[in-house]
Amino acid sequence: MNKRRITSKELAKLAGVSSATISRAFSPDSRIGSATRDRILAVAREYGYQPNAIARSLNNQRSRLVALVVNAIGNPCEAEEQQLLVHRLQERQLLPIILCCADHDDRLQLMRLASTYQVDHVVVFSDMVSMQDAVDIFHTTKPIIVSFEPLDNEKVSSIRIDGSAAADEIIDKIVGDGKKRFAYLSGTKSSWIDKLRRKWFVDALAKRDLALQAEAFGDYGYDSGFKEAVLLLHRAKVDAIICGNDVMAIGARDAARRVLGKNTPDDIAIVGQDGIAMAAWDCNDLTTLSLDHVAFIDAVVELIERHDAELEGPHNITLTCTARWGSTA
Amino acid sequence: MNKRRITSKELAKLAGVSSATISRAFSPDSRIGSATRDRILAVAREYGYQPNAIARSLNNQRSRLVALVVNAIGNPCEAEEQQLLVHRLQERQLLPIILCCADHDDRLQLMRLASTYQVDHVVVFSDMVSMQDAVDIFHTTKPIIVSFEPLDNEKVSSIRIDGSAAADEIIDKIVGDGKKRFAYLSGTKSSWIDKLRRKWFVDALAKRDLALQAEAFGDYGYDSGFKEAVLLLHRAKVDAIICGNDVMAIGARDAARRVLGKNTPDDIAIVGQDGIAMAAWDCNDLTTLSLDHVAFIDAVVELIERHDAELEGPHNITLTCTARWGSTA
DNA sequence: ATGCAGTGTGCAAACGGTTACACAAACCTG
DNA sequence: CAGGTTTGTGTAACCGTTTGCACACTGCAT
Repeated sequence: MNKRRITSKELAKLAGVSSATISRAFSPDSRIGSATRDRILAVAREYGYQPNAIARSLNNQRSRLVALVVNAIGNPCEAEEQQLLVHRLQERQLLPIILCCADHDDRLQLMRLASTYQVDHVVVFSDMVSMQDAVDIFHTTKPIIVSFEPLDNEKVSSIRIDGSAAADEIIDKIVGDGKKRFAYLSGTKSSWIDKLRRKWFVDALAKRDLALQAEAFGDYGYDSGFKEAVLLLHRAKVDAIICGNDVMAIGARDAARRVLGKNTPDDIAIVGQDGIAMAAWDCNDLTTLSLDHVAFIDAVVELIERHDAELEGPHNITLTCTARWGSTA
Repeated sequence: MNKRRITSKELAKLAGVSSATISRAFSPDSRIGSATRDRILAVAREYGYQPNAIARSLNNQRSRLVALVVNAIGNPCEAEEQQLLVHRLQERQLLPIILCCADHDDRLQLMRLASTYQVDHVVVFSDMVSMQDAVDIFHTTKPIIVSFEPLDNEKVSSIRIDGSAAADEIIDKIVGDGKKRFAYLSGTKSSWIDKLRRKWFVDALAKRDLALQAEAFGDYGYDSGFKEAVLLLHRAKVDAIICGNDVMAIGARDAARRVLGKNTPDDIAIVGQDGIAMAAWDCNDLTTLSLDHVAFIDAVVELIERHDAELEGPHNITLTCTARWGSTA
C-alpha cells in the first residue's frame, strides 16, 4: 500500500540490463536492440514502470508543462477557448497548469510559483496581469507569451484581434434601426483588451458623428452586467448598450427587460462580444462581435509549435472578428 | 535573451557560500544565521534566483502538483466548482494540472501521462473514467481520489452526494401542480453520477406510484438537451422533464418553448441539476436540484488536507442537496 | 583550563532519469 | 582474413535541489 513507484534502476536489475538501457527502451529513436526493447517493455508493463517525468524534466531542461494564465475558468466567455487549447495541448502530450488570476490577489506571486516549475511555454489570456510583468517573471525560461497587448519584446509572440470592421457593421445596423444614443459597458477598468474592444466601437460611432452617451465598468460577470445596466439606464437615456463580453450582455438584456421593461431590439439594442456558444442559445440569441475560437486557438498552437521548433524571433498573427446577428440588435 | 536561469551553485559562488546554504536560506525553518539568510536573499533577488521546483520535487518526493480529472472546463456545470477548487489550491501553493476527458479519446493514456509527474493528489470529477482505472493508474503515488462512486479501496476518499430529499420535494411540488407524466433526460449513458441522480427522482416518483414515461441520453451540453427534448416530446406525451444538469435543462426548456410552443411551468415542468449560477439568471430562473458548491469544495479541500497530514485511511463525507425554486417547475 | 551544548556552515550523497563516450561483438567489403 | 563500419550495451557524469553528517566555533558552567 502506498508502494513506492519502481525506478529505472530497479527495473534494470529485474530485466538484467543497465538503467541506461531502460531509458533507451523508452526513447523512440535511440540505438537499442528491438529484442531488448520488447523484453524491457514487457517487464515494465508487468511491474507498472513508467519513467518519472520530474526526473526526466530535470535532465532534459524540458518539462512539457504549459502555464495558462487566465482570469477565471468559471466564466464561459473564456472557458470555451481554454477548453479548446487544453485539448490541443493534451494531444501533444503537453500538460496545462492553469493560473486563475481573478480571485487571486497576488498574481505576480502566482506566476512566480509557476515559473519555478520550468514551464516550457506560457500563454497569457488574462488581462489582469501586465505583459511586462509576465515577461519579467518568465523571461529566464523560454516562454512564448501570447499577448494581445503589443509589447515590443523579442520574446513575446502575439495574436492581435481586429474587430473594427465587424463593429462597423454592427453599428451600421443599429443606427439604421434609428438608434443614436449608445452606452459602453466595459468588462473591466484599464485592461488592454477592453480598451481595444471599446475603441472599435467608438471609432465606428465617430465615423457617423456619434459618441458614447454613457459608460460603466463591470467585472465580466452576469451580475455586474445586470447591475451596471440598471444604473446606466436610470442615469442616462440610451437606446443601445455595447457590452465588454457576452455574459455581461445577457445580464444587461435581462436588466433592461426585467427592471426597465424594455425589450430588445425594439426598445433597446444590446450587443455582446466573444461569440460564445451560449450567445447562440435560443434563449439568448445575442447579436455579438464574435471571434472564431477555433481559428484563435489554431493560432496559439501555431505559435507554440514555432516556439518548440526554435524558429527565429517572435511572430505575430492577426485575426479579424465577424458579426453574429441575433435578435438583440 | 533566453538566458539560462541561475542555479543555486552559481548563486552560492556569488554570495560566497555553499549551495547547501542557499537551500537553507529558502527553507523557512532550517539552521542558518539570519545575517547569512538576509544576504543570500538580497543577492538572490538581485540575480532573480528562485529555487527550481522540478529539482526540488525530485529530491523531496513531493511535487505540489494536483491532477484534476474533469469532463470539460467549457461546461458551466463543472467549471464553477473547478474554479473554486483551483482558487483554494493556489492559496496553498499547489498547482493544478487539468485533464479534460470529454474530448480526449484515450483517457487512460492521459491519466498515465499525468501520473508520471508524480502528482501529490488526484481529484476525479469526471464521470467518464472509472474509479478503478484511476486507482490503478495512480496507486503507486499517494493520491486522494475524490470519488462519488463508492469504491471499496483504502486509498480512495470520497464525497457522497445525497439529493433524495430535495428530489422528493421537487417531485412533490410538480405532482401537486397536476403533472403526472415524467421523462428523464440523462447527461450521459452509464455514468455513476448520472445513475445516482436518476435514482433520486425515480425513487421519489415510486413513492407516489409513478414511473418514468420516457428516457433519453445526452452529453451534458445545451444542444443535446435541446435535441433530445424535441425527440422526447414528439415521441411521448410527457408534462415534466428532469434533466441531468442545468445546461441540458435550459436546452430542453428552449426546445419545448420554441419547437413545441410549450411554456414552463404551465404546459411543462423542467428541472435541472447542479444549481449553477446561470440557473438563477433572470432569463433562466430554473428549478433545480442544487448542490452547495462551496460546501462541496470545502469537503474536497478537507480531504486533501487530511491526506497531506497523512491521517489514517480514507474518509467519506456526505453532502445533501437542496431544491432551488425557479419558474420552470 | 576542560568539557559540553548549541549554532552555523560545508561536503557529499541522494532523488531518478538521460546521454556522451568507450568498447565489444557482429557485419561488411575487397 | 585484415580493416572498417555498424550495432548494442555499460559506465559514469550530469540535471539542480535537499539533507544527514561532520566539523569548527562560540559561549558557558565546571
